[in-house]
Amino acid sequence: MSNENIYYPHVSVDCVVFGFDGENLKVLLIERNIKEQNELYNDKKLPGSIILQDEDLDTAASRVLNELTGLKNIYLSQFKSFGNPNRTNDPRDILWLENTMQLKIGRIVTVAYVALIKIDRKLQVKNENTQANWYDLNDLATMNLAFDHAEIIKKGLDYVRHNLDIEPHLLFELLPRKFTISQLRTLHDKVHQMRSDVRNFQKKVAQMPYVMPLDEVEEGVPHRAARLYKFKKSPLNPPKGDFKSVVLKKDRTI
Amino acid sequence: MSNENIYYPHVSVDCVVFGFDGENLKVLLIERNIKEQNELYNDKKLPGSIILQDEDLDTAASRVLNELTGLKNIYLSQFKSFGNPNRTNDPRDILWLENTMQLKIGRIVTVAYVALIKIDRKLQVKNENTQANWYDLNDLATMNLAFDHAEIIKKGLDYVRHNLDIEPHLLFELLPRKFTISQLRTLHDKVHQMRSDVRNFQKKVAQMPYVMPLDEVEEGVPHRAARLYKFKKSPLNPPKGDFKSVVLKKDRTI
DNA sequence: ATTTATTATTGTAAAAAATACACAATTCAA
DNA sequence: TTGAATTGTGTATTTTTTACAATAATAAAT
Repeated sequence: MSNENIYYPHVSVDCVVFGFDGENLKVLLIERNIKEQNELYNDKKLPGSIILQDEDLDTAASRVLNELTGLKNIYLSQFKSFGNPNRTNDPRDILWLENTMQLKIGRIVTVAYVALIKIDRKLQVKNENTQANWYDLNDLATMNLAFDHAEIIKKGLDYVRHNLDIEPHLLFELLPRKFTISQLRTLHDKVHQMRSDVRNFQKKVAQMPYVMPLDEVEEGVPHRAARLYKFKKSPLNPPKGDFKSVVLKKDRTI
Repeated sequence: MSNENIYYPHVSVDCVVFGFDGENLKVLLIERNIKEQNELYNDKKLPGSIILQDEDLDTAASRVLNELTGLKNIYLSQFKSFGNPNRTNDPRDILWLENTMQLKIGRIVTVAYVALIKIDRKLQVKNENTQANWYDLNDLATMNLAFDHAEIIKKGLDYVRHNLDIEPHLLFELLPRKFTISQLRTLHDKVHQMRSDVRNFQKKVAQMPYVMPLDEVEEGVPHRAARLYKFKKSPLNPPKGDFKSVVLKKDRTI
């Protein structure tokens, strides 16, 4: 193993942030503007950047997300790293990297994180390179995404889906503080790509100790108003355990 | 974001390879010998190394594992990256890196992979730095492991446990080609840290279309010989789907 | 040849969870 | 007051999970 073969890649973090508008799943993307032969070209990228010298990966992800969107205290989960040597080969991406980072970069290995947040959280715009917007997941196919960010988003969604089987309470990060069971059901069905039965879903919610009915109903709807619920995480009985034990409940005879 | 803050870490891959000896789970570790003030110091490390310039992460993991153990065609799953800036701070680790890599290294971000293999696979020893041995997971606490490799192994085991709920057939990678239900049960219980009921476990196995009974029994045991079974992956009905659909079976009304 | 020791193998009943299925209640707006 | 839209509710059936113990097979020991 000789020294000559060793290469110094850059390491970045990228954040796939999902939101839910009551209808569809959305992902948070940064507008990217590239001047190309006097034409202004716009595409989108995930919030992400190169890590700093003395920075842990998790710390870098939080910092970068905050720098680009103003978001703070976001629960980020690392889900996969992407290191295809060709992922930074697109001329537009190279151009953008040189302009933004003042950097000639041969290769970037990125560590991807995922987060679920309420879609009405305030997003700061600090400069022209930090304009973040929500985009419908269904529209991604028709959009131009930087690097391999389309693949990263897809993998991020897979990860969320997979992990909700174990930590279903993550779903509530996507809903407003007060929500109706319809909203919860729509979201649940969207994420799991299914159509659940209304009555059975109600039953399931009733069994969740961490979903509490409120003495309030929604307002301003042109029909019967639905009761509002809130999500309550109990410090003693973290919801995490509830489903996990169900999933794992196999022949358990001590 | 100025150029000065940007740092050039190295990127490595590490492989957590699990085996099963019929009794306990084992992990494959490389013997590491360090000369320290004329004393020879021995500890263990995961098979891993720095990635090459034009190499994908998955490719690097396969290459490194092969270079260090001779193993080929191993199904490796990336599970997590580790980038704590302090993970390469131990003087012994620094010394070893300088000796082995002829390299002064400030920081290494490592991408960790996990694999399950049959414990009787031949391991090549190419030189003094590629002596690999199986170590019982229960003994790790008392051993000296390089870098943050103890943590990586722990996270790797968590990943395996978690993923077996979705791809239970991975378990069979750990068993000999012909195995008894007892062996399968012992392994299952060890991985899931539980004690299953014999009869219910038999029932469960009977329902697995990919576990086929053979017209053979084990030999050389001082008691009634158990029937042998083999694992059969069907190309049309990949076992992957079997459990997944069960786990996900929620109110499904089209 | 009989006994002893050890492990393999098998079924059933009870409980829990998942599923399928339809109509009445509430509210707003016309 | 009627219609349109959406909320909210119960029960029977099926499937899955769980709990539980006696007999069969074999080798070794007497």
